[in-house]
Amino acid sequence: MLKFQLHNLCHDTQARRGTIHTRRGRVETPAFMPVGTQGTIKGMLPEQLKEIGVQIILGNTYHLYLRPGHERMARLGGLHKFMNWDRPILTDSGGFQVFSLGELRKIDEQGVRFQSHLDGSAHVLTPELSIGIQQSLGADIMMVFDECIPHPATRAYVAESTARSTRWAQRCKAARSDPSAALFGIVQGGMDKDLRRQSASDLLEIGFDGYALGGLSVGEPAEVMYQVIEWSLPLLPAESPRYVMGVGTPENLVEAVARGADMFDCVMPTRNARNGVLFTSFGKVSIKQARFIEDDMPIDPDCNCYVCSHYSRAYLRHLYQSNEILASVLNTTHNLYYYLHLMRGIRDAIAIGEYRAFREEFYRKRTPAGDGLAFTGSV
RNA sequence: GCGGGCGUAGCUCAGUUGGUAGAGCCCCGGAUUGUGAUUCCGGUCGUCGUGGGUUCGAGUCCCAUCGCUCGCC
Repeated sequence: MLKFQLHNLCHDTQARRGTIHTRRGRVETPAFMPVGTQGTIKGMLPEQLKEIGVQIILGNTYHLYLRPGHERMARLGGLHKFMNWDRPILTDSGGFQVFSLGELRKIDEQGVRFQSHLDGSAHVLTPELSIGIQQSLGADIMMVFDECIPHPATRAYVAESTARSTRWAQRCKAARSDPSAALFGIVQGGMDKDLRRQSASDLLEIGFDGYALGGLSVGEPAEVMYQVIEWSLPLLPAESPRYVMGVGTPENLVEAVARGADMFDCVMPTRNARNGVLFTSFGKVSIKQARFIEDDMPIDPDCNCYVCSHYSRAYLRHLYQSNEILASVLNTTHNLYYYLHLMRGIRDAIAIGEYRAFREEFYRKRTPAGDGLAFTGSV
């Protein structure tokens, strides 16, 4: 059960603005969904996320299944209650872990045999179990269990894997017992136009509440990723939300929106924050650099976030260098604000038919090296 | 005063039977795309306390000396 309402279409690009109505509320698109793998957006309180404008977050099937366990989670009242988050949650199916856990898994038609990265215990994740877990967690949007195909891969492997993911998608749909939870299909097909087309058309035939592009940002050049998005999104129904999984950098988001994407998720703003990399309107900045040691400016003078209105680069660098917990908190606060603000700007621009201008302005502000120095010459 | 231990990178320390020095941390830089991430990769840094001696060759052995430290008088 999910409704998607389209409000505006850009006349220069494929960009579009809409609203997804889930059983737990609305999501304005294009939307960015922060990743909260283990029942938390690391370092953030739910109130802070709402303050920043987060509408929907990600949870993860594989991780929550291993710990604390989906049945226990169900007994505790579901993931929303567990983590005190009352807005929509989208859960990844565990498909990405098929990719990221590499050596620790074996794939066959039935599903994927995982060796737990926590204690080495053996588990078999199947499409049916993945859906069962996602329903136990109480996900508002569930993803089909797929294989995120590595890159590069032979065409034969991509074809075989994609066909298998399609069969799994069918089993996922059959396994869904709670119709109030939405289910999205995931287009695979690697970097191959025909395989992407085949995947999309097979998924459409099965029929889902929304469609995602998977298997992107796995090491291919950005241009290749844009090409795949450009080929694939038009194959999907305009009246359904389109989700580009695991993407990406601010530039990636701006480009994918121009090609018709509605939803994104990525660990980049949160993980990079914890590693001292901050996103700004002029590019990304490594706060650990020595040049910030006495820099009293905010990270981004154009930013209105809590961090930029209260703290200096010198302080943030100090916290990072001192290994203070607050470094992660403040850096994540800023980066998420940047991403959410970017999406808000994108939606507003589409609403008034100015997406092309927005995109040009976005690039105009960036310095060539993606570095904030040029902007801080007066410091 | 006597006896023992220790002096090696900014810090904590490794350095096998003698072959002209390493690690972790710190510091500097980079990576990160459906989180196996307080992660990962790379880099700078040394009169091996000092002075002699033995040896082809000494951080490693010998002597002296300085400093720190522990124990006993």
